[in-house]
Amino acid sequence: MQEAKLLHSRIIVSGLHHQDIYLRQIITSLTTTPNPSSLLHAHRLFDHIPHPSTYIYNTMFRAYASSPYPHQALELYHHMHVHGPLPDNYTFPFLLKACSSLGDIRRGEIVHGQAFKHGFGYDVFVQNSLIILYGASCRVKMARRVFDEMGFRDIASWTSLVTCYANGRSIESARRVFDRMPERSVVSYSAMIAGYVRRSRFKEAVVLFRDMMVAKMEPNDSTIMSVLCACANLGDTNMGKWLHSFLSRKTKNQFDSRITTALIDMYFKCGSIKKALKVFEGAKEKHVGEWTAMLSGLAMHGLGTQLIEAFEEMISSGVKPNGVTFVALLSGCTHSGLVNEGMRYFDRMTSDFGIEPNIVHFGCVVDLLGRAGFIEQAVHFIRDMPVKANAAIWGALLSACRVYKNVEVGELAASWLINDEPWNGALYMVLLGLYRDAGRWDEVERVKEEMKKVGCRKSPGCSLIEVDGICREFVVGDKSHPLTFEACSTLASIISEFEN
DNA sequence: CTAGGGTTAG
Repeated sequence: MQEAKLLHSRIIVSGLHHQDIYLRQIITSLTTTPNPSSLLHAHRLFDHIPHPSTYIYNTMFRAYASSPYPHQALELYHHMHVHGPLPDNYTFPFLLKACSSLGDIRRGEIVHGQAFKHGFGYDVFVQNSLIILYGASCRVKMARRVFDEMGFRDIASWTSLVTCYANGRSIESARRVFDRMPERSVVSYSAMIAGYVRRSRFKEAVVLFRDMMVAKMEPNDSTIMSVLCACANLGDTNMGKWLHSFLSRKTKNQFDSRITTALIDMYFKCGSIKKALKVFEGAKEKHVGEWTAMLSGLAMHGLGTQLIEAFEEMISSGVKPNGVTFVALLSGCTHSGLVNEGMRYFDRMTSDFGIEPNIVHFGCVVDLLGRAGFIEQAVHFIRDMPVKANAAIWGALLSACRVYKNVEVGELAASWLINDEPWNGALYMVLLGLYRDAGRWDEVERVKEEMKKVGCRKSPGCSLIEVDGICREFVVGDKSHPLTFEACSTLASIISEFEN
């Protein structure tokens, strides 16, 4: 910022001669730092320029398009349209990107019309941006039409189409497009892998990543982040460790903040608490993301006391928590039975940290109270919430009712849930269990018939584990493994040890 | 100076 101010004064001193050179530097430096205040500063500078060049306009468009205020890009274009220089081929991709982030197809089409008027309607970059625009608003057919009508397509055109399908209904269609690509870049692979991860198709993501390595493509941070997420969900420690050492080889243990976050999460989800802690300790800077991954990891391992200690350490080190941090903190308190602590943190969330709780936080509190058996308090809490309860909240309440055999409240929660999500098979199973445990056999039959009538089924629960480098997948009631009997008897003895 | 990919929660 100091440097920017210095440059600003040099512009004033040197007159308008070199305005473009200096302004390009200053505005670029201000707009590439992801900071809303520097963007504001850049705009203030921009306002002082008597006749900004198209280039300078474009720099502002680019900055706004990928900022939290894409609308500003369109406002500024309006100003350019009235007072400014003519737009060039760089202008419209930025503006279309702004429309994509807004999800505003109508304005995007107006911008496209403008592009035509200035002779850039058939520009590849413009058309690629159009594909992304339609894709971002789930208009896959329109995106396809633009793609089909293009006279010339580059890798980005194909990749954009892959992204459209991957975000849309069919990941298989995305893969078909991907397979038909004349050539693929790292980004093409990353887009497809990210698509698999978003649809929870983690195995396919890892398989494609292996293909990518065979094709001698160098993965970048974005690729690795997606694959780390897949490893975390698969419990694929081997691949996770391999990615970790790959990163170390490349950057000597100084990772990008988001990579560090993803690594911590991966190790926790794969059960390596020690390695997760080591990555965390080794991070040169600990932002809110690293801390939150740390806290949620401690939460998922039931380490409530350490979680609270870590949270307090985070606060005293001057890092500000965000909404996600509190989800980790609250859910950690829930799983360690720390009801009072959890409730106190929920109160402090607004009073001490100025974070407005959202529906997810309310859900955490319902879960916190419910799992501890405070069903009535949970009901009161739901009634007093400033927002309408959603399926997650009724689900948490229903589960608690099943555990504590509260049929009355359970029925209430279930009726709301059935209203919201009639296709949700899991909810019928919980309700069924509630009636069964309460010995209400006539009701059990009624629920079963209701399930048949609605035609919903609960897909059997499944999980997987990696042992000695071999990944095993199993479903509820699975007896196919030769050591099933031994495993069950060992488990039974562990459980009886807990109970005694 | 343009387009394409991305983490932490339940």
